[in-house]
Parts: sequence; C-alpha cells; structure tokens
Amino acid sequence: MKNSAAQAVVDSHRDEGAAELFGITELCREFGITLRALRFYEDKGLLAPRRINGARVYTRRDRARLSLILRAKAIGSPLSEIKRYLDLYGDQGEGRAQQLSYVIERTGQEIADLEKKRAQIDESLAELRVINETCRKNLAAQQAAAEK
Amino acid sequence: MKNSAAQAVVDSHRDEGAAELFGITELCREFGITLRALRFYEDKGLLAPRRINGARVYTRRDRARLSLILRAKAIGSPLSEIKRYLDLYGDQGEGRAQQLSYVIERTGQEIADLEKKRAQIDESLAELRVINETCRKNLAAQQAAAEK
DNA sequence: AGCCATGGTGACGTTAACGTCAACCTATTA
DNA sequence: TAATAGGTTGACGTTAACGTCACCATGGCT
Repeated sequence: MKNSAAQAVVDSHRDEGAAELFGITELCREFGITLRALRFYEDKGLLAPRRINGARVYTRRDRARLSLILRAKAIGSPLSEIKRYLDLYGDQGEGRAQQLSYVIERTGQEIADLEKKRAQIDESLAELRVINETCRKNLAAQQAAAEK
Repeated sequence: MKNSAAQAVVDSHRDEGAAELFGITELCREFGITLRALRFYEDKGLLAPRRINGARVYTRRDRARLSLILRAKAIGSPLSEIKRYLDLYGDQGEGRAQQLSYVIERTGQEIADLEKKRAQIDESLAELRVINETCRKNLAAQQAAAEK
C-alpha cells in the first residue's frame, strides 16, 4: 500500500517543523532536471547547498538560485557566464566603492548583451511572422479556389 | 611590393563583371568567423555554396543565409534547430496544402519558443537593472558621505 | 537480518561545435 | 621555375554540459 493519505499528513507535519528545506530529488522533479545536472552545477560552483550527514540540503535561497540558473540557460548563456551573473547577485548589500563599481560595470555589460539578444530575437520573430502569415494566406487562397 | 592601387583596380573591375560573389575568407572576415566554422556549417547542411575549380563561391543568397545562421546562434539556438529553421525558409513559394500546413505549424512553434525566450530575457533584464541601480545609488551615497 | 529507496562519489562515454595540424592543389608573382 | 598566397580535405584534439554505470553508505520497513 502507498498510504498516500498518511504520507500527506507526515509531509505536512514535517513542513510545519523544518520548513523551507528541499532534497535533491525534490528540486530536480520540481524543475525537471536530473540529479546529475544539479550535482554538476555544484561542481561548477553555481550552487553550494548545505550538507546534512553528507546529503545535500537546499534552502529556499538555493532554490531561487537554481531558478535563475535555469532561466539563464534557457536564454542560451553558457554556465561560465551564469556563474559570473550569480556571483554579482550574491555580492549585494554592502561593499567598498571598488566592488560597487565592478558590479555596476558587469551588470551594465550584461544588460547591453541581453538587449542585443532581445533585438535579434525580435528580428527573427518578424521574419517568422511574415513566413507564417504568407503561408496562411496561400493556404486560404488554395482552399477558396478548391471550393469554388 | 603589395601594389595596393593596382589590386584595387583589379578588384573593382572584377566586381563590375562577376558581382555579388564572395570568397570564403571574405565572408569570414565580414562576419568575424573562422574558415573552419564556415566549412563546418556546410558539413552540417546549413550552407551549400557553389564550387568553382574546387573552391567555394558564395552568392548573395548564401551570405543572407549565413547572416540568419549567426543571428540564430547568437540567440542560443543549436545548429540542429537552425537547420530546420532554414529549411522552412527555403520552402517558400508554392507547395501543396500539406506542406503549407507543416510550415505554418513549424513557424508557429518557433514563434512561441522565441516569445518565451524573450520573456525570460525581459525578466533577467529587470533583475539586472535593479541590481545596477541599487549599486549606483549606494555608490552615490558613499561618495556624498565622503565629501561631507 | 534482509531488502529497498535514496543519496554519494568517481570514472568513463557522448554530443555539439569548433580549433589545430599536416599534406596537398593551384594560380599568380617575382 | 620557384616561391608565395589562398584554398581543400581529412584526422585528431578540445571544451562544455551532461548521461551512464558501477559501487558504496544509510535509514526505514518487514
């Protein structure tokens, strides 16, 4: 028996107590990635979950970072760049003027790059829409001719 | 001697005659890619330049295709997807209803994907701008305090 | 005690997208 | 005619981003 009801009770109870902590498989299922991938990101220094008894335990913050990682990946950034991006993200709060300038410069560059990418996407979209609509019209014309 | 003036004359003469044809290095320099990359794209079936005496000769149309390839690459599409994209591009003109429906579906899907990507970029941009501006303000505040 | 699920660590394999290198062809130019 | 510039084809190396596999530890259930 899978005692799903009982499991749910246990789960909710655990949530009340420990709250906001995730296991590796939990996160992987939530984001649709593999265990291997998550560990790989860790190897690359993109994530650094706590260890409890050797096992990885992710906090809500880790989860948010993972979300950023996957979004950046979907956009097409290599993991190396994503790391820089996240490093900036973590630096917030205080910091000397030099650090601040550095972050400002970095983010400025990243913003410029993304805007360029966005523009290219817009160009591609425009072209695809032309093709799409042209085909729709042709198709409509053919159907009209056939029904005459 | 590099006889640059003579070379220019020869070039212009050739342009008048053959016009609109490009060599491989010419294209590579124009787009800032390597010879190897261009040949690689050809291996992958993304380009099919004519051969004259064994050497690749690119037309204006090839050049346009290359432009599309590089733009798609910059966006983050894998070459495999770019190929499908280009294949759609070449199919324009006539075609039976089935072909048209196919192209319509494909482009529709591609459009949806790109729109999603665009949205993700916008999210990233919003976050980066917050970081950037926060840092700017912090920096300004520090400088103001220092000058007091 | 035995077993299964879950998780951990290498080590090796794989695919994409080129880079690098050697060897060769060929048309000018000196 | 010999050198030089520009082009061609393999063959092999490389980096990124994982996938796969084998093997080990552990905690809970029966």
